[in-house]
Amino acid sequence: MIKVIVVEDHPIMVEGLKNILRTDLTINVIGDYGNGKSVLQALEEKDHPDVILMDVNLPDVSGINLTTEIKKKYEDIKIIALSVHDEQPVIHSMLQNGASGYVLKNALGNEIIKAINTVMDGEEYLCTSTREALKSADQDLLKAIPRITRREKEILQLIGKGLTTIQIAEQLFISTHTVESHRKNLMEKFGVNNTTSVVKLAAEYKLL
Amino acid sequence: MIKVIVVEDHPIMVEGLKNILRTDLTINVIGDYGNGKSVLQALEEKDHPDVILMDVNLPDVSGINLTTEIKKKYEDIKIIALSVHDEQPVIHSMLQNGASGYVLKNALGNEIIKAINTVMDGEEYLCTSTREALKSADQDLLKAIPRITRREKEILQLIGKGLTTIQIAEQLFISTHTVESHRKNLMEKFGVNNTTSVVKLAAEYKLL
DNA sequence: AAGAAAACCCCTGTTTTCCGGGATTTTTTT
DNA sequence: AAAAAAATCCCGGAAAACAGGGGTTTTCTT
Repeated sequence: MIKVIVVEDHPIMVEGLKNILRTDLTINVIGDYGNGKSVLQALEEKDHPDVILMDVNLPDVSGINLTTEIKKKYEDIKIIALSVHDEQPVIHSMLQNGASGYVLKNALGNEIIKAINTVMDGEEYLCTSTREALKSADQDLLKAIPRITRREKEILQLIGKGLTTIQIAEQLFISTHTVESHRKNLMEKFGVNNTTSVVKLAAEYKLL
Repeated sequence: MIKVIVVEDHPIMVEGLKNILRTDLTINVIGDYGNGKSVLQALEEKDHPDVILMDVNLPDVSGINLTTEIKKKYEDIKIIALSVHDEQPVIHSMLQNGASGYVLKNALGNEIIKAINTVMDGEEYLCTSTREALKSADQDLLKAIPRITRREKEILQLIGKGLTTIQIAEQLFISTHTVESHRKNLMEKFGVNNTTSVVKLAAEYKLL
């Protein structure tokens, strides 16, 4: 019996998943949680699952961070990412941080079951569209999502709001030079050469 | 018997919705479609539903445009929007274009049933979080999503890629002045004063 | 306690965008 | 066929962002 827990904040989606998983008698959904905090708590207190089906976009933490954290503490739990995003950096970051599978939400139900069985066999599972997305970008150039600091994020948000460097400096009580440094660092981390692209990418990766 | 069709590109979600709607015996799901084109075709050929449950983000057309089109041809079909977005302009645009209800995807199953019954009674239904989102923005200032032209969209995408005005002009074989005009118009339509904000908003409203 | 990373600060010159006016020609839509 | 909307082009001055160097002080992490 494979014990599975579902981490997903859309009840309707949870309903659908459970329904699909019910058709496979070797799978047993032992719990579902709508945010990162409650899963972490459940893992401490309750029975461990074999597999976690995890939505990448949760209300409290990003699936990427949650995966890292869970894998650090419980390395034998397999994690399958469930996502609407087929951007390479998102996929790549999830896999790098310990996910064993990546399934897009537009996948058919049986893909999920296949994914669970595959990762239980110790292999990696990527759904068809994910594989497509990954192969189009050549191996070595695969970029992960840049890790940005608190401050950078803060500044990114203000830029997104349309504030200028001067306004940001005033609001945060720091010098305009500092703001420009952060701008520079952001551009470098994202590998682009103007803030507009940074904002676009950040929005894409849901960092805003 | 209320005839319902579901327009949603995530099979798992469809599964969940059907499952929930099955619990109400007065509701009958007569079909489901994964994109805009197939619904429009089905409406021409098949039996009309009373209510359409429609995802706002479809692979081919935006839910906003699809709603407009369906309402133009079949004004008595009630449309309930299903969405992950709680941005005011998105909600506002849907309602303005004829949707009778707006339910966020993190809603509980019974909210959907309530929504269907409410719109069948001729009233408008908004889920709790939607109402929250709307009331925080003051009535008169409610902005709809700007309607941008083909060319503007094209330019917006190039800006998002990080190209400068000169590069865009070269690529599209038009003068830099033209590009600047488009830039200006975009900023005006979105009500902001730099292109970065335009890109951010466009990303938010899924116009990119 | 060291070392690394983050956050902070500073400068100058160049490029690009923004703002404020215009105007003409194609397309669509009615 | 007329009217409206979109797309095109033009200018000059002001404001902001970018590029590319430099450096110090906190704050994590090991």
